[in-house]
Amino acid sequence: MPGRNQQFVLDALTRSERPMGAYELLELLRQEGLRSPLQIYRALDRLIEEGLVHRIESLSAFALCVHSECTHGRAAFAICANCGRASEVHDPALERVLRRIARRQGFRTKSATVELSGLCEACAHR
Amino acid sequence: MPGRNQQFVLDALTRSERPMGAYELLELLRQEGLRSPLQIYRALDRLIEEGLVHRIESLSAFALCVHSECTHGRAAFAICANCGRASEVHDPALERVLRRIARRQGFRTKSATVELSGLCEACAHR
DNA sequence: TTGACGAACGTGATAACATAACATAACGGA
DNA sequence: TCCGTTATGTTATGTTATCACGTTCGTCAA
Repeated sequence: MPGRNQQFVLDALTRSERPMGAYELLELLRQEGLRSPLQIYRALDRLIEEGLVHRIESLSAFALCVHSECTHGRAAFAICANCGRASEVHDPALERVLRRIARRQGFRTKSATVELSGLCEACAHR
Repeated sequence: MPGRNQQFVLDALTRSERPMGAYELLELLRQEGLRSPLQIYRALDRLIEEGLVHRIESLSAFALCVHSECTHGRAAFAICANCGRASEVHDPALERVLRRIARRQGFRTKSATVELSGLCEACAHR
């Protein structure tokens, strides 16, 4: 039982082709009666806890998780500076390298942020 | 010739054990006569361009680059949620994996953000 | 049914982070 | 000197996120 606002936010992100900011979501969901940032942030917090949504730090934005069972916190993103799309990547080799880096310095990782910024294939070829 | 404000900011970050926010820097540098956020942000922008400072996305904060020769944009950070320290890591294997991920989808990477959040060794052992 | 409780929700104010727009000063070369 | 460029300063504003408080609603047990 996702909660009404969570469902609104989830639907909006599902329809969007790119990550959305909290205030962008708010604008969109005013139609549904949402009025304050906090309503959005609370919904996002829960969706993130449930692993359904990722926060993209370098955009201060939020994206649907495309991998139903991602251990949340182990996804990488390639974010196009031109078209704004963020493609989510799960890569075992990356996870191994990150674990090794942490291990070497006795670091106990709780979550990881991996974000590549640049041009996606479509935008690079023009 | 670094510019006066850049030098102030650089000195402040050098003295700090952990990444500092822009407004935190501002508070500190009021003693030196700095008055507005923009003075801080401009100095930070230049220091980042020169590769002397990194922006830590997940903290909205800034840290001195400890590797004089970092190709800027290829550093990883392990950030302790308890003590706030951020240790900078340069790892060839990580760079290879990130290049491979980008290559696989034809992504042209301009910069990369890699931030581990968790507990550092000292803070984990208590 | 009632009431106690917790989870979700609503609202206004405010905090924290960042930039726009415009003006002024400092410097170096033609 | 004149010009262009770079660094600087200041006010106002834009953007992102949270606090504090109160209300609604469903569930469960007496």
